[in-house]
Amino acid sequence: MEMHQVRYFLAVARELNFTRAAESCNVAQPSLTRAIKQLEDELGGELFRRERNLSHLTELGQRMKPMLQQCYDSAVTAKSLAQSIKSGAVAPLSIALSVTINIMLLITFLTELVRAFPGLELRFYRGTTAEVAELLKKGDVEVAVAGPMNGSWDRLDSWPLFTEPYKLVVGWQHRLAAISGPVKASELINERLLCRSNCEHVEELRAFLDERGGQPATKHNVWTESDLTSLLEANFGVGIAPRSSVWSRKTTQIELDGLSIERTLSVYGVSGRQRSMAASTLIKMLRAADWQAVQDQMPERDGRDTKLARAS
Amino acid sequence: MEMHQVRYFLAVARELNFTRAAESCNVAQPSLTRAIKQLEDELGGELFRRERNLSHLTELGQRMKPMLQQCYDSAVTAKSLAQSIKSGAVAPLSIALSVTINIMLLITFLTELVRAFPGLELRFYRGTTAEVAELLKKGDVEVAVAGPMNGSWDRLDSWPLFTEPYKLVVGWQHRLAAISGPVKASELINERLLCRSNCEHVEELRAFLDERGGQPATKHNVWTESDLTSLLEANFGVGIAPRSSVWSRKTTQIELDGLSIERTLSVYGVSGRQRSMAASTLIKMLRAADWQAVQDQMPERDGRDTKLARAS
DNA sequence: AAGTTTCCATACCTTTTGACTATGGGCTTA
DNA sequence: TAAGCCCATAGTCAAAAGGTATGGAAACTT
Repeated sequence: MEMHQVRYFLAVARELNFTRAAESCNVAQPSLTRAIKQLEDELGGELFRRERNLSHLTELGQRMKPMLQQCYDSAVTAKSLAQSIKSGAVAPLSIALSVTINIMLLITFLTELVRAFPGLELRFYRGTTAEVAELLKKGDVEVAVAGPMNGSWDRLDSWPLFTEPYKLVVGWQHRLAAISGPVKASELINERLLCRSNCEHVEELRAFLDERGGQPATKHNVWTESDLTSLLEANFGVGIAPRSSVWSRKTTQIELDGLSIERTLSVYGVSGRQRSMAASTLIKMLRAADWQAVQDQMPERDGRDTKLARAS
Repeated sequence: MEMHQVRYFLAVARELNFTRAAESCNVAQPSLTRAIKQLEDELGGELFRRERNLSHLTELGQRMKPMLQQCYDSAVTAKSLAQSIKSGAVAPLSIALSVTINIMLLITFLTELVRAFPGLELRFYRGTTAEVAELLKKGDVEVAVAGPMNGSWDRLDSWPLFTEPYKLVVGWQHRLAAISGPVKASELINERLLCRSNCEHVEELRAFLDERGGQPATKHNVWTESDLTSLLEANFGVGIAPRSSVWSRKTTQIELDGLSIERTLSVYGVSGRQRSMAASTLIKMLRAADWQAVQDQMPERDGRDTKLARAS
């Protein structure tokens, strides 16, 4: 079944006259006649009863009409949709963020971006570092912000943004919150330790604590940043996280004596793949930013994700 | 946009590999490549990002996919539907009945017909004689049963079934119901006369009454047989109708003295148009029937259309 | 590091087929 | 009866779909 056959069929069904249908399709009448014949052969029966001024759809034709109409309509719709996409020219920007990224870090840039590209649609994806890399590879996203991806793929364009240390995070009523200055590893004995389960440095952290004999009572893994924040606010334990990862009025960050683990956040793209204007702009903005100032000025959060919800 | 382009697009979208997609479509890879290129030209943008083992749909491709899938699916559905219609081979039988026909006349034949053609679907149409002729012409129905269509169309195949006289019909409590033997036209003065508004013989009837100075007090027109029955049962007036038209326990038929109007019911088809097996069978059955017996044995009705409802 | 394989594009040829003109037959209308 | 309309057929042409051969570049193997 070919598209022109469908088009001709619908024309004849509308006009109930082969000659006029041919005119309305801008083809010669024999061409249309032959196309209808072929369609009838393929469908295994006559579609029209040819009776001069009384031509009409047969039973088979009547049953076929809705299907073929839908077939033709969706083709037309596809084409006009493509047209509007091209003329609209506001391709949505898909961004992947590692789950360890606090989206608040990006809010100001995203705000500026949507101001620069009115009508721009943002699509956020979250995942582990490996998942983020996969999203980039598969072309599901154009840009990603994540921790280090050590040479996982040579087609990755990566631009480091800033490096930040890991910190202890505790609820504001926690006993360690009262201590001023760095806390020793031994203080963590008998504490419940809360880690991001997909933290890039979880192994280093374990080694660090082992070295100092400071294995805590229990170690819990949580998946999302907001879960971690909630648990800390409820004084459930002591968290270890990158500095930018957890911000909340009800938590405090403390230095762990001797802990020198750091991570570097980068923005990633795929080389050799055409990037949209919006993607290029975002990357430029992120690279040009004064990240020290951004970290310093990060607003504290009243609740979980409220600012994020407002911004998106 | 051609159907094979759509098919190839969907194959590539599924396989994410031009070579394998070509195999799955049973064409050479260059043919498929070229078709995709043409589709991309027509839609005004790339549909795929070709990256060897990382090929994937572009934004445009992702948006096009649902539309094109629907387009292809409806074509496939149409074809398989046509197949099942052909193999099923139980083409529905469309029958037009003049509104003056009591469908109960046909019940026994229709019952036998559906027994002979298991799974046969019947479609009834109702209309005036002119409308019935139109339904036949347009091919909306294969068979019709109606009163005379005097030479309205020379392609009409018509087979007379039986001829019946017009009768007076009154409610069983009506004063005329008590009279035995024919009623004189003069008796109708001061009666409300009820006619089928599309009765074929309404003019003849008017002339008959005029001649005998028996114009009734008022003359009402009703459209449907069931309305007429209801009004008669309620003693609203006196009806004039063909004998087979009104049957009800609560009405009585009386002869009108001197009234010799008759009508002939016929079954109609269209010559030169292929008739389904079911249609031919029905026509044969109707022609072969003993209509005298049918008229005599017509069951009385308890209520309106109950038997009809059961039978359909 | 070199060889092999995979994947898509290009060039060129063959076959198919969609489209056109001309025409004819049958039916309707004037 | 003539004229007109409607659809089918025949024959030709050109476009385009399909095929083979091949090449280049990336990815995978050894």
